[in-house]
Formats: sequence, structure tokens, C-alpha cells
Amino acid sequence: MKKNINVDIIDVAIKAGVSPATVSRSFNHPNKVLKSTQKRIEKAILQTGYIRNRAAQAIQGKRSGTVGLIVPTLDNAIFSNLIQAFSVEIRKHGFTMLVATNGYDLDDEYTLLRSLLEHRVEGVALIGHDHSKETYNLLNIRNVPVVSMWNYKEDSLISCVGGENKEAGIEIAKHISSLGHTKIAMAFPNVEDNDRARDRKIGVVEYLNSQGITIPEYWDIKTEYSVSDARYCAEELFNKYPHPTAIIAGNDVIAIGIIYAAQSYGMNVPKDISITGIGDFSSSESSFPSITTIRMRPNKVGKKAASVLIDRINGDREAEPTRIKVSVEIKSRESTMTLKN
Amino acid sequence: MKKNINVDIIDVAIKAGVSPATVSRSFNHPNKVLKSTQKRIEKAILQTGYIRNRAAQAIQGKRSGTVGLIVPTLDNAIFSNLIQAFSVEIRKHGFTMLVATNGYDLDDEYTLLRSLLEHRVEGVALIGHDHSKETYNLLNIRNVPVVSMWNYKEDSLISCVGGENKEAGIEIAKHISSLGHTKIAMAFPNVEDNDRARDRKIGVVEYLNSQGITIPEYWDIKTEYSVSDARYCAEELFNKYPHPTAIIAGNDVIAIGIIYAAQSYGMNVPKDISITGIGDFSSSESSFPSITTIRMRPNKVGKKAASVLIDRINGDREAEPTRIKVSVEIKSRESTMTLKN
DNA sequence: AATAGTTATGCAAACGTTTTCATTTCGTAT
DNA sequence: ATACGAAATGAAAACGTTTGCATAACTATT
Repeated sequence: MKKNINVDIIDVAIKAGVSPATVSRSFNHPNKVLKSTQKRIEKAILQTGYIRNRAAQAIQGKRSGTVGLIVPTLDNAIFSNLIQAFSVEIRKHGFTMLVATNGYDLDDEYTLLRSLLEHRVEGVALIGHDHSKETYNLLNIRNVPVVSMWNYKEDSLISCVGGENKEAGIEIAKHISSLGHTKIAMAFPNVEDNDRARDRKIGVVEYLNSQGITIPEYWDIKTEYSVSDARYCAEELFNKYPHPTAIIAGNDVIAIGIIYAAQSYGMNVPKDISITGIGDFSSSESSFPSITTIRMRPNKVGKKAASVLIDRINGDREAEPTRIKVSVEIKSRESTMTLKN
Repeated sequence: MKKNINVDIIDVAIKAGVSPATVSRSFNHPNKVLKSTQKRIEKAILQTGYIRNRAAQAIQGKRSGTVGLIVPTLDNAIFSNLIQAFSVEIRKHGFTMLVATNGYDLDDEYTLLRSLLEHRVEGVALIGHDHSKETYNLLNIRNVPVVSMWNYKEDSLISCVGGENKEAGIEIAKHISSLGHTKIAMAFPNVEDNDRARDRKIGVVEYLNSQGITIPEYWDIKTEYSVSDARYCAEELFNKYPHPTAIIAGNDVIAIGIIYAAQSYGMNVPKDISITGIGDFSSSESSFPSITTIRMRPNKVGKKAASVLIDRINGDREAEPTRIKVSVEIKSRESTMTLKN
């Protein structure tokens, strides 16, 4: 078992017959060092098994080569696409991603942010706009390049990339309403500390109200962000209350749960009941029935957000927040149809 | 805009009227410093807005406070549970997680590993046992604490925590066979560079063969790891070839795609065809029909793997690999039934 | 009251890079 | 051949911590 754990830049330098400074330069400013010496250095690296120490680099107060990402959870499909797209893009620019999950707890988020800053991440990506005062304050004081992903907000305190969730809510409500439905139920997760869900719900409610449609309390389902809980809650509704002709779900995961509930209850979707989601997850197009939903383009959001963040890191830290609205788009599929009677 | 970006341990020390050494000790060996001085230091930290610099800590060759995780992709539900469980557990021990995705590319994986080591992660977690020679070599040479998650292998080169995928394949084949099916199709993703899928498939094939059942080429579906492709491939099969009475899918995602295909083809699952998955994802229990599958316990695997890794980090680096088998368990649900006639 | 042991703190030398400045080397125009 | 500017390299001083060793301040023992 060789112990070349401790080879440092000096060992490499000696092996290559140059100074440590030159080795360092060959990493960071390759154009400033002769091609031939570069070759010798590379050979020396191979021979010694050297791996450079980013910590020692980061200590210079310069690049740490990392960016931080804080997400509520990795536990479901909701953010997977987004994170993957973000991760791939960030990597293209030579960064490594530090990930932390806060379990939807904003105090925890603050702690995580501190922890990421201890590691001297060069920038931070967050989800949504609901963050604690301390979090915003810390970001501001330390002037951390930061981007919020997932939803657009025109007066956001920090840069953001995302769709407008309220618009998504309006669009889906408009669609259902245009199909002639008036007996409409909703199923949303807890909207406290969750601006995405809240804005969607607001959009739905406001639009329906404008059409003279109100949703009674017993059709306002509160569910968790899971297929199983959504199914359970929907079954409750079917068992206890009059049936609506359409149900608007806060996202596709919930929609799937409701569809399962309806099917196992013996209903046909969409003949007996129309059901919609929001989000357009990858499986929504190929489920049976396929789900009418709003496309929020997570890949585009993740990729764009990465660019915005990197621009911030490399660019002007005092500039106004960059805000990019990624358009939402209705995907009309099999799970909805015109109300007949 | 205050610029307290550059407060360092010395500023804190001055403010608190102690030496930098004492401040450092109050972080790393709190029991070695008087309660009263600790209080003063804490106050000074608050006043100055100090955030310690882990890079400077890591440079001492000691703790970096990070562990690395390399996964094929974050893009689907498959690893989400696992990663979440791993992440939470690792965090409990004060570590932050560096995540990188290799897109199932083993060469890329090596590069990512190097990158993680540059950041001086204290340990690394990988998925499965298919890794390049270079990867294994590097891990070995540098003596990196490492754990492989997802599947158990009794002669693995590195520590591992997971279920036995071959066993999973055998169990599901046994189940289908015991229901009387003999006309059985399979749907697996590409098994090259993917030992999880490969072992499952081997288990299925071997068991069926032992029962005198062989699967013709046209019932051996190759699909991607997505609902949509699985649905597409299954529809192909239904259109072109004789129908089997059961289909064994390599995982639940594929199973869902196949169920959708069958349903949209007008078949009833399970009356007309039995379909199984492997993996037991969170939605499999509540889908319609719910899916007969093999439970691989990702939460348990993630949590256990985190413990194993941390033990390695803190403990004996020369010890034999730790190998933990997490039992698999069949979950018989609605998507399968006895072959009748 | 003197001594030994213990505990808390400070001093200063690392840790492995990067970068500024100075020096050397080289090519080219005179 | 000489001088000049540009390009390549080296020397050494940072960067912000941690820690071994030394010292000072207590406590307990006689």
C-alpha cells in the first residue's frame, strides 16, 4: 500500500524540475507556461499521483470551485429534474455542487446556508422565495451570489428563474372552466412556507371566483406531497361528500394519487371526472390516462438558473437581481374532457 | 452594505480578548476551554458576523467536513429515497454532502472522483459495484473511506450496503411462477455497466430456467429507465407478438410504463396480464392497480451506508470491507394474480 | 505554606497553495 | 554584436486555520 497521500505541489515541482509557482500556474494560467514545461509537469503529476488541494486554493480567498444548493427534499420527483439540469450545467463550468436538504424547515435552511458558507461556496441556489429574514440578511451582508429557482417573482429580493405559479394556477383553472365544469374541487399541499403551492392556489381561486365559481370548504382538500396521501384524501372526499366533476391538483404527484383513487372507486377518468395536475413530470405524459397539466420546464429553469448564478459569480456583485421568467404552458391530455350532461 | 466578509478568527479573538488558538479550540475541543470564555467568544462571533473557514481547516490535513456522493443521475425517483436518507444521516454527524452525477458513464465517474478528492472529501459513497479499474485503483491508493450502496456483494472490493439483486430477481420469478404463469416476458434496461439490473435479470432467468421456462427473444424487452420508453416498448410487444400472461419488469418505473400500455390497450391488469416491478418506490403501493414488487428498502440502505462510511472515516482504514446485506421482501399486491383456466 | 498536579490559555510553526515582484531567458530589430 | 521588450520562471510572502509546546493560573495534598 503506497502512501502517496501526501504528495504536494512541491513534490511535483521537484520531480518536474521547476518551482511550485510554475506548477500552480500550469493549473490556473496554463497560457503563462511553456508547452514543454507543461508536459513535464503533467508527467510528474502522473508519476507522483498528485491530486491538487482545493482547500489550499480556497484559502487564498479565491475560487473554491463549489456552489451550494439547498432544496427542501430530494425525496420525490418534484425537484429531481431541476436539480439534475442545474447540476449538469454547473459542472460544465468546472464547479462541484454541495447539496443540503432542509426538509421544508426555514430555520434549518439558515443553518445549512451558514454551513455552505463555511465551505466557502462561491454561490448559492435556493428553491422559491420563502426564506427566513436571517437567510436573506446573511446573503445580503456577505454579498453572496445567489439565485432562486422554480418560480418567477417580479419584485424578488434575489435573482430568480422560474415560471409564474399564479399564472399556472390561472391557466389550469381557465382550462377546466372552459370545458364547462363548475363543480370543481381542489387538492393542494400545505401552502404555508411554500410560495410555489400558495401562488398556484391563489391563481386557481381568483380565476374561478372571477367566473362566479366558489369552492366549498369540503372540496378544498389538504394533502401531503405524496401519491399515497393524495389517494387517501381523495377517497375520503368520494366517500363523504358530493362528487365534483373536476379536481384541480396542486401538482402532478397529487393528481396521480387522485386518479388512482377515482379508478379504484370505479370511476372513469375523464368520463366521470376530470383531473388536472401542475408541473408536467416526466411520467405525466405516458400515464394512463395521461395527465392534463401545466408545463413548468424544470430542465430549462435548472439550466438557466445555473447560468445566472455563474454570471453573478464572475460578474458584477452589486447589480440588480436578474429575473428570468420561464413561460408556462398548458398541456391538454387525456385526463380532462368537456363536461357533458 | 457592511463588508464583514473578511472577518477572521483573529478579529474574533481580539474582540473576545483571547488568542486565536482559544477561539479555534472553542470550535474543535470545546471541553478544553472555560465556559465563561466560550460565552465571550460566542458573543464576539455574533458581533463580528464571523463564519469560520473550513478551507483553512481542511488544509491542516484534518477534517474537511464533507463527504462525496457519486450517483448515475438525480433525474428519476430511483435514487431519490436512497440519497435523501443518506444525506439526512450524514448531516446528523456534521458532514455536508458533495454530490456529482456521472450519467452512467464510468470514465466520467473517475473524473468526478478526482474532483471530489481535490475537495478533500473525507469519504465517498458510490452506487453499485460497476466502476472502472482507475476508480478502484485511486480509491485504493489513497485509501479513501468508501461505501457502495444499493446492492450487496459478498466478495466486493469495497464496503457495501444493499439488497441482493439476484435474490430479488429470483423472488419475483418465484412469485410469478407460483401463480401458474409460464408465458412470461421480461423488460429490463441495458444491463451493461449496471450490475443492479444485471443481477436481477440473471436471478429471473436462472430461476425460470430451473422451472423449465425459457423466455423467447421477442419477449425479452430492452427499455430505458423511464415510464415513457417502457410504455412504448410494451406497446410494441403487444402489437407485434403473441401476448404473455405475465411481464416481469426490472424496476417499478418500467412496470408502471407497462401497466399504462396494457391499460390503454384495453387490457385489465391483473385479469388479462400480471405485471411486476422491483424496488417498491413510494408510489407503487398506491397506484392503480398497486404493484407487486420487491422491496429493496432504500431508506434503510441509505442510512446504514452513511453509518458504515462514517465508521470508516473515524475508524480503522485498513480493516476488511464492511458488507451489510439488507433483506429483500416480496410485496404481493394487485398487479398480479393466479393464472386462470 | 510548599509542592505537585491539573486546567486554561498563548505563542509560533505548520498546512498547501497562489500571486506579486524580481529575475532570467529568449527572440528580434537595429 | 547590442540593446530592448516580451515571455517564462523563481523566491517569498501571504491566506486563515490548528496544534504541540510552554507558561500561567488554579486545586488539592501534605
